[in-house]
This record gives sequence, C-alpha cells and structure tokens, in this order.
Amino acid sequence: MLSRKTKYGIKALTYLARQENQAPTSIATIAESEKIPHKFLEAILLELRKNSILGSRKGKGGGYHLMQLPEKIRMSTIHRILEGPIAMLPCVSLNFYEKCDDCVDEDACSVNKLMIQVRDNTLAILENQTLKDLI
Amino acid sequence: MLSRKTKYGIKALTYLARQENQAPTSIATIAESEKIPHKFLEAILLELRKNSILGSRKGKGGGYHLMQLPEKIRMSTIHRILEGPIAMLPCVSLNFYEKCDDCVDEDACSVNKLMIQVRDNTLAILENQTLKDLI
DNA sequence: AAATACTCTACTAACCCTATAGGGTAAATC
DNA sequence: GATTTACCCTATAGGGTTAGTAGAGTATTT
Repeated sequence: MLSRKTKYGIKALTYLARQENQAPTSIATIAESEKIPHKFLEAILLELRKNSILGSRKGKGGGYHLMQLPEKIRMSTIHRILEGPIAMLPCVSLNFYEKCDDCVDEDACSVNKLMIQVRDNTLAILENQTLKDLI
Repeated sequence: MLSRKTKYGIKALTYLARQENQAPTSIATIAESEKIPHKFLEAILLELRKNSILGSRKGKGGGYHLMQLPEKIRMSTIHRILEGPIAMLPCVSLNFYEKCDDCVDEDACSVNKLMIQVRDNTLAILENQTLKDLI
C-alpha cells in the first residue's frame, strides 16, 4: 500500500504542475486545495526540496515551485524519494539491494523471481510516466 | 514492501508444490528447510487452510498438503489472502475498494490514474503466474 | 519594522509486523 | 486405550513505522 505521505506528495506536485506561471505557491494554498494536513505537507515539501525536486522562496509571496518542467520529472524519482524502493523485496531492489537472512540461494528463490517480474513492470510504468502525464 | 508473512507463505507453498507425492508434510519439516520460525509458519499455514488453499491431517504422519494442482493455484489468490489488496491504494482496489477521505473527484485524481496502471500490470503478472511456474 | 512563510526539532498516539508462549484438540500408531 | 504426534487457537509483547501536532526559529519581502 502507498503511504499517505507519497500520495499527498504526488497530489501536491501535480497541483504545482498545473500552475501556469512560475510564481511560488504557499504550503497553505496547496494544503487547502488538496485537503492535506498543513504541517504534514510542510514536511513532505521540505523533503522534496532537499532532493532538488522543488525550490522555495521565503517571505511574503513566497512558497514552493518546481525545479524542472513537469515533463522532466519522472514518477519513479518521486516514488523513490517519498516511498522508498520500488521493489517489493530488498533482495530484488536495484537501488536499495539487501540480501535476505533466510535465503540460502537467491537464484533458486521462487519469490525472488516472481518479484523481479513485478518490479520490472512497475518500474517501466513509473519511469515512463512524468508529472505532465498526470495532469 | 512485501511482508515476511507473504514471503514465508509463498516459500512454504512452493516447498509443498515440489513434493512429488501427496503425502502430508509437517510444519516442522517446512520450517527447517525454508528457515521460517516454526510458530509463525504455523499461523500462516492455518490461514491458507482456512482459505482452502491447503488441507491438513492431524496425528502421526500428519501435516499439510495442497488442495489443488500447483498449476491451478494463482499467485494473485495467494497475494490477496496473505498480503491483502494488490492495488496500492484502496480507491484503486477491485476487491477491497474504499473511497479516499481527501479525494473530491476520483476521476480527476492524478494518483488514482497512475496507480490503476500499476495495479493492472501487477495483476496481470500475478494472475498469470501459478505455483507451478515458481518451482 | 512587520508580516509572511519557510525551516527545524521534538513529540505523541495509533497501528501493524514479527515473533513467541502455552495450552487445547484431534487423529494415528502401538 | 494410552501415547504420541502434530495441528489448532488465543493471547501477548516488543519494535518499528506512520500520521499528525506543537512550537519555536529563521530568512525574506514589502
């Protein structure tokens, strides 16, 4: 299941992507429009900023804005930042690989093979879809 | 991320599927071979039995056995029993549908559309793959 | 200077996951 | 029919994560 954090994050990003001008949008504006708890959204946008997805401006008229064009922002990137690995198992993850405690032979593991299939498919979708496609 | 419960469950099922005869296999045997905590495995197999995936026999020489041929057991079924919905969001689930609190218009929800794609793809794999394919 | 709005730290309640304990019950074997 | 084997069931506990809250601090614009 997708965490609320990721869900809120994607909704906030699409909100920003729908804005026509580059003017900053405040946390409060996004929170109200998308029905996201203000303080929770605050933390999410901060994390996206630290990962160079968003930029921010303080002071009056400040807020957040996208650092790239919506068509340049892949959903796989967003997923990895907010939700973590795309793979369903650590032993199947490309970016966060970890060996299983209980697995004697990974190549012979039935679960491993199945989940690699799922990962490849999900990854293909998330790499292909950009923020622009979600508008 | 896939829970250990599901992972252990699949491993146990493939172990049973690999057995040539129909003779019952005890929990202890599976637990040792697959390095699964005995008591935890007990609960998992019980759940699979309640869902008619497994049958059991008590007493000496007893144990668990598959109720259907491996090629008849779809991974989507197993996933739904042990892990729950295949969809990443309740509002995207076919079997466990639930409306989102924060969503005003589901048809206009960007996350919803994205996750429907992911679900359709994952589902296709899990419906197609059977226990026999995992051996 | 004052207002605005982002930044950071800390905290909490709730929930789920994993695992364990211990006894109860049914059935096969001797 | 006693014993053993192995399933069946309930309860519980620790740890970790998630979701959300609170409040003070800091930077910037008007």
